[in-house]
Amino acid sequence: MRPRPTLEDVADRAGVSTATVSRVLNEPERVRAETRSRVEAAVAYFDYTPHFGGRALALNRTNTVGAVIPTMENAIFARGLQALQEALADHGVTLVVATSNYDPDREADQIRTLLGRGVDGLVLIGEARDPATYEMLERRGAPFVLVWSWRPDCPWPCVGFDNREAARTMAQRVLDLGHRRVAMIAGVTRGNDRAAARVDGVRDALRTHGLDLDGSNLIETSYTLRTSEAAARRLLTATPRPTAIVCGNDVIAAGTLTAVRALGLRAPADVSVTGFDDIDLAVVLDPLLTTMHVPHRRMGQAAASLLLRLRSQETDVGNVVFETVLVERGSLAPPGH
Amino acid sequence: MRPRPTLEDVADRAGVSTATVSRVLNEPERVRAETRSRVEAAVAYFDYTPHFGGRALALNRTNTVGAVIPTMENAIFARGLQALQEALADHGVTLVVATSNYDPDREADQIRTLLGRGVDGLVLIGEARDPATYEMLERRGAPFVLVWSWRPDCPWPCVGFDNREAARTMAQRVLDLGHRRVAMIAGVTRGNDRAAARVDGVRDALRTHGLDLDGSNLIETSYTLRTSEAAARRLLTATPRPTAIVCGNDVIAAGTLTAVRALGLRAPADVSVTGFDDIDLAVVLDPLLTTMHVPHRRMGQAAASLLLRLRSQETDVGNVVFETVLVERGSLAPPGH
DNA sequence: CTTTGGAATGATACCGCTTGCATAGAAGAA
DNA sequence: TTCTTCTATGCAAGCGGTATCATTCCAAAG
Repeated sequence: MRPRPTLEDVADRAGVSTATVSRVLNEPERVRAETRSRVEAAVAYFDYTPHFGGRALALNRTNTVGAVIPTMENAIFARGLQALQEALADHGVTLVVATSNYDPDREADQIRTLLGRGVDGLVLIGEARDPATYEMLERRGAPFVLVWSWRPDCPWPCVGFDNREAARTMAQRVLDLGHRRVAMIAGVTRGNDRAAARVDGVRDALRTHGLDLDGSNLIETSYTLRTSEAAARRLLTATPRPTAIVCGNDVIAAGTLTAVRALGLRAPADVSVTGFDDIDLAVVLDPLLTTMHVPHRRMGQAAASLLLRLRSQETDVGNVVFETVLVERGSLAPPGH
Repeated sequence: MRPRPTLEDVADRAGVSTATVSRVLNEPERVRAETRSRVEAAVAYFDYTPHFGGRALALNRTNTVGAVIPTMENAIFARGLQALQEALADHGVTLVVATSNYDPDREADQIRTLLGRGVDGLVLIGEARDPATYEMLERRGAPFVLVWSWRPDCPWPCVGFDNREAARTMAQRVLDLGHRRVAMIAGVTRGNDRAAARVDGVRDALRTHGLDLDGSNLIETSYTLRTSEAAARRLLTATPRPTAIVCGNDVIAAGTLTAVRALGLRAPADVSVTGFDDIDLAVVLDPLLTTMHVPHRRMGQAAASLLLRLRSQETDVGNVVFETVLVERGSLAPPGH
C-alpha cells in the first residue's frame, strides 16, 4: 500500500509548486487553463484528495457541523436529521451526529466532544440545558441553533414551533368535542422543554373549563411502547375512567392504543386517544391516529440554512417558526361514540 | 472573543514546554506528578481542548469512523447506528453518518467524501456495489466492514445474517401452514443484495413445492407505506387472490395491512401477511405482525468491535454471523382461518 | 568524589495545506 | 526601446499538534 499522495506529489508530477495545485483545487479561475489541466491530470493520476487534517489546520475550519440529539431511534429526529444532512451536504458540509439519550450531562459531554472535534457549528435539540453549557458555547464562539422548540423571546437562534400552543390546540379540540374526563401521558419533562411545554399547553386548555392535570390524570413516561402501554393501563383501570387520553407523542399514543386493546376496550368508542408529531406510525395504527402534524423535514432544512448563515459570520439570523396542523383521523371522537 | 488557546499558551502558563503538555494529555504517567498538576491547572484555566486539525495532521488519524447508510428514516438503520455510535463513543471514536438514499452512485460519492474527511474506517451496508468502489477502498487502505448482510464466502469483513436463509425459513413456515397461493412484495433489488437475497430465499422455499415467483406474484417496491400499499392492492385485487403475502420488510408489511383493511378484507382470515426485521412497528399493527427478528443493535455493536480491531492494524478479523428468529404473532395463520 | 544510569523535560523537525508576498514574464503605454 | 501594469506562479511562513532525540538532573554505585 503506497502512502497517501500529498499535494507535493501532485505538484511534482505536474511540474508546478504546491501553491499552484492548491489554487487549482480552491480557486481554479486564478490559474491559467493550460497549467490547470496539467494539474488536473496529475490529480486524477494519483486520485488525490486533500488531507483533511492539513486543511483543517491551515483554514481553521472543518466544514463539519455537529448535531446532538436524544436518540436516533425516534423517527422524528431521524427524519429531521436526514433533511438536515442532505441540506448541509449540498453545501459541502458534513454532519456528525452524537446522541445523549435524554441525559443532560451526557449531552454536555457530547457537545464538548464535538467542539473538540472542531465542528464549525452545532445543532441542538430544545432549549433546556445548564447555563454552564451555554456559557461554554459562547466562550468557544461556536455558532449553534436550537431546533424542535420555539417560544416567544427565545434568546438563541432557533427553529421550531410553539409546543405549548400546539398542545393547547389539541386539548382544546378534545374539550370542544365534549370530553371532560381528560388525562395526559406526557414524555419525561426533566431536561426536556418540549415535553414540559406540551403539558403546559394541555393545562392551559383544561383551565378554561376549570379542569387541571394532577397526580391522578397526568403520567410522565419515557418514549417507548412498553412504558407508555403500562402508563395507559394505569389510567384506564382507574375509576372513573378518562374518556380521552392526550399523549405527548405518537409513540406514546401507539402504546396507549395497545393498552386499550389489551384491556378489551375500543378506541374511540370507550376512550379517545391523540398523538403528537404525525410520524408514519400514525397511519398504520387502528384506529388511525388523530395527531398534531409537525414539519420535521422542513425544520431540518431551516436549521441547515440558519447554521450556514451563522457560519459565514452572519449574526442575528433570527428564528424560524413553523405552524403545526391538527390532523383529525379516527382515534378522537366525542365521548361515548 | 479571545482566540482559541493553544498548546503553547498552556505550556507558557505552566512554565513547561509544549512537549510536556502534550505528554500530560496523552501519556500522563510519563510526567512527574508535581509538573502534571501544574499543567492540568493551566489546562483547566484556559479550558483547553486540543485542536482537531493539528492533531489529525500530526497523528495522521482522526478517531472518526464513517457510516454510509441508505436512509436514517428506516428504523433498522437508526437502531443499528445508535448502537454503533454508542460502542464507538466508548472508545473515543466519533461517528460520521452519510446517506445514499439507496442510490449506488450517491453511495460511492459519499464514501469518497468520507475518506476525504479522513475517517479511519467505514461501515457500509450490504455487499452489492461497483468493483471500482472496492478498488478505491483498497487503494486508500481504508479499513471497512460490511453490515446487514452475510453470505458464505463473503470476501470482506462483514457482520450480518444470512438474508436468503432467513427468508427461506419464513416462506417455508408459510408453506407448512398450507398456503399455496403465495405472493411476495420485495424491496427494490437493484443495488440491494439484502432485498435480492430475500427474494431468492422465498424462491428457494417455493421451489420445493413446485411453485415460483414471477411477474404475477412478485412486486418490487420502495420501502415506504404509500408504495407498498399500492403494491398490495394490486396483488389483492388479482384473481385468484393470494392467501399469503410475504413482505420484504416490516414497513412493507404495514403498508400491506393497510391495503388489506382498505379493501374490506381481514388478516389473517382472508390473507396472511409476514414482515421482516421485527422493528417496533410490528407490535402496534393489527393484527400483530409475524416477522423475522433481526438483532440490529447487536449487529451495530459487532460492527464497532470489528472496526476497532481493524483500525489497530489487525488484519483478517473474520466475520460475525447472527441468527435470526421467526417471531410468530397474529398476522400469519393457515389459509381460511 | 567521580561515574553511571535512568527519569523528566526541552528543543525542534516534521505532518499537509493555505496564503501573503515576491518574482518573472508578457502585454501595453509612452 | 524602455517603463509600467498585470497576470501567473513560486517561495516560505505558519496553522497546532506529536515524537524523536538531546539534555539536564538526581541518586546510587564504584
